[in-house]
Amino acid sequence: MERQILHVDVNNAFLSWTALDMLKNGSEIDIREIPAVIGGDESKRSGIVLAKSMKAKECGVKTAETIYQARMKCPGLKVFPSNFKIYREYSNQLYQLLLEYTDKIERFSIDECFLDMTQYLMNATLLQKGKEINRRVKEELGFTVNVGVAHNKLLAKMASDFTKPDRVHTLFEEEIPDKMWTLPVSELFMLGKRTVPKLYNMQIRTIGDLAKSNKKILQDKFGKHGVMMWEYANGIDNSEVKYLKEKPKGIGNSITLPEDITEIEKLDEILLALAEHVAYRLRKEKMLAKVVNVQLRNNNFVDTSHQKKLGNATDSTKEIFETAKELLEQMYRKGTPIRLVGLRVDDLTDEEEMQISLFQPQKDEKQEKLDKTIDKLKEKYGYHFITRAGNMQTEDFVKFKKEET
DNA sequence: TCTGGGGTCCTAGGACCC
DNA sequence: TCTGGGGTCCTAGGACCC
Repeated sequence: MERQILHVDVNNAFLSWTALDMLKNGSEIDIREIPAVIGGDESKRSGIVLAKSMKAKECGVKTAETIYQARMKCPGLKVFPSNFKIYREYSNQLYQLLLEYTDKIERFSIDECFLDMTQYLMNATLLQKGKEINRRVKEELGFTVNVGVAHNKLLAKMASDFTKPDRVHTLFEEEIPDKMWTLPVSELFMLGKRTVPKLYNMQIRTIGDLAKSNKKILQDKFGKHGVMMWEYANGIDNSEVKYLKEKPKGIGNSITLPEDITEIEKLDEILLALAEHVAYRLRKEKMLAKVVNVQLRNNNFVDTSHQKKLGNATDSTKEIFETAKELLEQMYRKGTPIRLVGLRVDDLTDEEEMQISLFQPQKDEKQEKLDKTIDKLKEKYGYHFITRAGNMQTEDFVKFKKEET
């Protein structure tokens, strides 16, 4: 049976939501109407564009470029900080509205949802539902969305990306040649900046070129990815709308340092702060990790990572930190200026599943109790309340947003 | 006064086992 | 005395997404 899929994509999400929040707090200006961006903090060396207004886009400002570059293109550009707490709220408002249409909703990111409408169309057409959602979000929530209307997720996503903002586009199978094959191959979902030049060398320039190219050759050259891109170019995608909440497969935090660090003792402090946060999130998910991974980025933007598989899965701050420290010592070449430090845990399992397994790992009960006590204090007073990084300098370096993603 | 932070999935090579 | 070969686990890195 043919599936009925919608993709809902908030236009300039972070910027629109910041605009609404500012207006709510008495702002005279609507930053959606001026050249403006949401961006990081240049003084903390995280100055990149996260979202842009239409006026900024007209200047040629692009997402993910530096604010410095954006200013060069667009003199007088206004820059505003992000606020993930309010973004989460607006995202939830959108989700609640969409739930009136179907409970089969996949939250693909904070500002994008896929809806499986197959069982929920009643007497309406899919396009009518898409238009209604587009209108209601604007009227009831105050921001605009693009809606893609199609029979699978890939085509719905491609459709919502056509012209913006505040539009509803269909991309049914018979429309593929006119609406999709004419586009440059770089527009295809999952084709990034590494693959596109390789396709150009093969004389593949449009999505249509890719669709008509030889699948076997793509497979030989790009492996699984090659098969996938050929199928996508032909509008083939059988993946389901994943509406059930999935457990995370890994949890990580990283930080770009305000200035490069060359002392391993300072790197240790950063790792401790990261371990605190990662382990805290892990315990909040009621999960245990078996792999610890440390990432370093040097002043030349070269990334290296080392990981270690543990004998027993853990959620202990101490154990994660000590493993991370060990990895750091292994990989850090003395004197290298470090720009970014990251810590992540992978190979996660449910705490519950571990408890029913036959072999219980040895637990450090004292440490466990300390972790739990600190977690409670954090829940109560916020993440910054306590840190075991005895040196206050660490706090100066490491500022975490309390509640993100 | 340049280049974030959070993820997922895949690949390739080495170790090790039978 | 011509050195196999398949399977799994582990690790490092790459590519892509928002």
